[in-house]
Amino acid sequence: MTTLKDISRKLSISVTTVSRALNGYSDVNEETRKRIHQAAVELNYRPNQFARKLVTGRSGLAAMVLPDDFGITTREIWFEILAGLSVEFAKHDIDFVLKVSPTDQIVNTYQRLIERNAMDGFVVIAALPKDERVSLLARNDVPLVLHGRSEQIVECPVFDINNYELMLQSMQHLLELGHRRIAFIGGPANHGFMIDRTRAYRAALASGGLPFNPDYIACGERMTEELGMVNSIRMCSSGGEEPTAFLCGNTMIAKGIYSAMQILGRNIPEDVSVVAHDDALPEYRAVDFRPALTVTRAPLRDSSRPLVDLLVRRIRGEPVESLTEIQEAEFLIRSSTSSVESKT
Amino acid sequence: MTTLKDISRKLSISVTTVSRALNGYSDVNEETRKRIHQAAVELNYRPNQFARKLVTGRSGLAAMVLPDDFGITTREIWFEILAGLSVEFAKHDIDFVLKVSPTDQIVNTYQRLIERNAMDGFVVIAALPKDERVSLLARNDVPLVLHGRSEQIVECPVFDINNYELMLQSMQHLLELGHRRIAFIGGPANHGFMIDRTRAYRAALASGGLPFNPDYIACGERMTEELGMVNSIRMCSSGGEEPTAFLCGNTMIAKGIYSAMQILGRNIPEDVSVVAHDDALPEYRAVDFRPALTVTRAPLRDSSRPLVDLLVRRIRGEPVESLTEIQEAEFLIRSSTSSVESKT
DNA sequence: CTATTAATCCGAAACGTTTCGGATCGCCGA
DNA sequence: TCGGCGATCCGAAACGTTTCGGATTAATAG
Repeated sequence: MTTLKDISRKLSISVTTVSRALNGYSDVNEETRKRIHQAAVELNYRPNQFARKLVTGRSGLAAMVLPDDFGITTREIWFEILAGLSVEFAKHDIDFVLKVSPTDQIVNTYQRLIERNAMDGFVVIAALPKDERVSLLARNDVPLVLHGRSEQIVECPVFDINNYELMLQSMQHLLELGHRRIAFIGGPANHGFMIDRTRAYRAALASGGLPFNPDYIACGERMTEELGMVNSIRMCSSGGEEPTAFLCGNTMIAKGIYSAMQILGRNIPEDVSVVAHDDALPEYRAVDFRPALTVTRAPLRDSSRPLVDLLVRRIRGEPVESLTEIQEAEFLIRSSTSSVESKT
Repeated sequence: MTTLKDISRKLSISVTTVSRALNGYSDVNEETRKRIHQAAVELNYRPNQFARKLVTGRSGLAAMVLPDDFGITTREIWFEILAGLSVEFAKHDIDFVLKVSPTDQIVNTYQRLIERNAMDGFVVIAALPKDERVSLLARNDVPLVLHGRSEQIVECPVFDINNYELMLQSMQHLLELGHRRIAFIGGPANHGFMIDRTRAYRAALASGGLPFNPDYIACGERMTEELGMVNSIRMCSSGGEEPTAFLCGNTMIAKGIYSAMQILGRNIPEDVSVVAHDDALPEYRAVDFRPALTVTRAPLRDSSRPLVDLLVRRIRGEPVESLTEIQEAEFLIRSSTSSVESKT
């Protein structure tokens, strides 16, 4: 392994100058800088991350810790997130370490990682309004970036999609089509995104002059096909007034509803309309649904870059106030929604 | 952050002795060792990984790099592997870093990682008989552990399940039930495990006095439901003699066959028997198939521990010859196989 | 009584980098 | 002539750990 000293020796230049040249300091002559760079590539020099860490305090490592029961979502989704983060961190020369921990040990795992002081930063997904992980990290002053806004007062960079707005859009679409009984099958009630969406749901109902019917809303810890299936069947067999439209927290739920409607012998969109939010997972392509699914679309893959960028900037010391990014979803009307009058 | 020096100061003992006490050397008095340990927990001491790495050359980091197109399998499976590895490495105080790389850049990614010299070792999944990744790592003398035997002559620890044996078992079962036309829908032909299984398949046929019919074997890059569906339908509609039994490389393929048979109006096991190999993914529980699926079972989760153990021992310098582990699969006869005479 | 040995302990160097606090030199303006 | 300044460079210390090569003491053997 070649070190600074090797370059220094070869060029008869001090280690200090070599270091400063390679790190782009201004107090080294352009001429010598060139020679140093050249020697560096010739000798195939790579800085030793650990020596560097020892003195700078930076490790070139960022981590994410996730529960071994996969929390709110599925393996595919986690993998999608992980893969995205890994490639984005790589662009910043940061290695991405993955920690899987028993769900009830998550906070301990964070605690140990913090004490060891080996990570430059963390990314935290699906923050709760009061999130112990976040407060622990913030308290210890270790950089983190949050996916999903959180209402607690904590200073950290945040990336999120505009959940309120996208829900409003879907609702407006359905209301314009004349729907009056709109059900919402979402995710875990205590999560930030679900709170935002529920708020928008109720606001839209109110603005349409419609009552809020608690029977029309279903939450669930895991946003799976099963959740969509079970709840849509329940809502459609309650004997009372059945919903004419379903709003889904994601496309998996929508898939469940499609199956349920088939079982019940209802047609989409003639009998019921379906709208979903689409994270754009390759496994559940909304455009391949039959009929093609109307969605608000915000690819999960697209969140990796802002997430990583924000964290890196935080690590570099940029003020937190400037580190918030909210992404708008795309609204794509396809064939799963139709006007309520067109009912046969 | 508390350091060795802090403990040293507090106890008026040299840094050397503190270090040696904590690392379990024999030349420190049992009495002082106790005092040191106690002080260490009192001060909440955690060794600085980077300082350690600087002098020992160990980093406490292990990595896996995987292709961004997921190679032979699906996200769920990758995630299952990743999660397992992460928790097992954690037990050895090793952080697990995940690298996702464009498929055509995999070797470059390894090259960079090797040059940077920041990883203690790598785990390599699904080795090919001649695997560039493996030879690159081996050539540079960086520890790795292989999942899946490889025929190239390379000295590295290997973990695998006994693919030859499990295939033999399945075949024997079907032969005993009187099946004579047995199809095999497997995975990518060039992979080690597939080579072993094909070898066993042919050996079993031969031992049963049956000819090898190339129409009865199907390979595919990705072992998905689709692969099972498409190929079983093809085999059952070729007009000629149709197979009376299917052997599947995994349970997803079996699922595809179940769907196909339903479409074709065949019953399992009356019309066709199905046996699969079961990696025991929570999403595809063989026992929940209708009818319950007969399998050779070897949970993927169970491979993490041996994999990590082997790598750690390799890193510690144990001789490679001792570092091979072959796991036998369990054979579970359920309801998807029946004697060929029972055909209606 | 002396030489040997075992049991404990420790000083100092080393790992590869960054950074603080100058040092050197030539040139300019007063 | 001299002080000062800008442009370049560098020595040495520091980061926290491990480890080499002894040093010290007391017990044991001869």
